[in-house]
Amino acid sequence: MYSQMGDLSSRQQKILQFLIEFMDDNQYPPSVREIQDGCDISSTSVVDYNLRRLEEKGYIHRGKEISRSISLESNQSKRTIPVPILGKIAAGVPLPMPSESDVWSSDQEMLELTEDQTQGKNVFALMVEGTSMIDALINDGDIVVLEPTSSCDNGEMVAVWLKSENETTLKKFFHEGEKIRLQPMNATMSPIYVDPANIEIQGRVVTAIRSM
Amino acid sequence: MYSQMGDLSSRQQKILQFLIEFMDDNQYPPSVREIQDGCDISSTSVVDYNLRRLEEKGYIHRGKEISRSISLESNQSKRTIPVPILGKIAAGVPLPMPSESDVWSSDQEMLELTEDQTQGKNVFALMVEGTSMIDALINDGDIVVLEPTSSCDNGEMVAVWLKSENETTLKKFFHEGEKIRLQPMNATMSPIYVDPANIEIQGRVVTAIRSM
DNA sequence: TGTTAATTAGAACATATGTTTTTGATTTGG
DNA sequence: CCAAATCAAAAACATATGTTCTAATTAACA
Repeated sequence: MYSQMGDLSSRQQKILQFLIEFMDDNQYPPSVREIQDGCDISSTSVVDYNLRRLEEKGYIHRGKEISRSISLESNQSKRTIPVPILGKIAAGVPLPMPSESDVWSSDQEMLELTEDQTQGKNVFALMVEGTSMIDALINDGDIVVLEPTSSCDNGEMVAVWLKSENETTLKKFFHEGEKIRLQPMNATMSPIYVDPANIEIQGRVVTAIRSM
Repeated sequence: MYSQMGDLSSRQQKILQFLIEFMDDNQYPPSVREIQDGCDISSTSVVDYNLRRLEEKGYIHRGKEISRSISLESNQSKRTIPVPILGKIAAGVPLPMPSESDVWSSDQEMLELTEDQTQGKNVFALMVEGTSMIDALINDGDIVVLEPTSSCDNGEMVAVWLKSENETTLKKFFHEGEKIRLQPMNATMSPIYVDPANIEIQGRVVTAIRSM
């Protein structure tokens, strides 16, 4: 139990429980009479009475004269955004650029992210294969979330396609005179310097996630 | 726009837009007449007609004879769990164990995570300060999500309190005979061997998140 | 152009649903 | 033990709300 709920009668707890389950199953709140049935209560007035108590105590919110307008006060869960895992990223393999069809193929593996994590961008995700990104503190099995782009500013973490080496890597980007410096995340590693013509920026890294 | 919506009339688009906004503001779906007002439609029957079309085309779902039972088919956004960021983790500083009061102090910094990321556990989060976790592929500013525990199995990634060194670190845990091997995430780094009496497990790492 | 399908409009209907009232039981505090 | 507050029950009320019917209007199309 999250809160002590010592201030709720058993009937009120049962109603609260029912509310959570109902709104989880259906995508809309229950009516008074559905609560009545679901909690084996003999009268709608009893439901109304206990809903008022629940509202007084701050557990729910109700709209006056509006059907199915109960909302859980605690359950302000933010919206999540489905993010497609378009494929794998590994040294020697170029990033597949996301296409509309890819994004909406139904059997796409999906990741649910909050807006905090996508930063409102139209992102896609890649699973990292192998340990070649270790200098970017990205390990095998990690997931990187990218915003599609072909250009970027200094200091941004980007997925860079190194044409001559024929590999994609994650680095911090710095334009320095005629050259571009690609700096690993890991401060103990050395940067590499490349010719602008030799690289292609594939996406800006927005978030990296490692699940254990 | 995510999908082309070429199969939707402008009125249907407007209704869909209204549905999304309404359910974002309020925590419950709108009634037919609220859609009517919100979209400047002259008759409820027109609303009903277009809702049927929207349901045919798979954009929404409706319950028969049930008020406010519209749900967005695409918007199967999963529930998110508020996770408290209890503090910072850095070498030389022990982890503050989460207490009930901490978890529910209202001005707590919060992180919204999906159930995928919390794995259904009762977790808390810490912000990493400094680069001392670099061998665990954890950098300054990263966020680690931990499940409180005082014991763990072999191979699990845990936050370990090294009493003699007076520091907390993230390592993979292996019980080997009389000693305990703490293996960094980074394969290029060497493990350290410690006495079981010298350590205290503070939490199991569930997820690590790096925002750019 | 004419014919059909799609959409809009207005009104009325049936009922789902929040609310109130009254009465009685149960619990609580002194 | 009594009085007051709390809670439950049943019925009735008012209206919010989904639905239907018919007709008009517009769009699609051949």
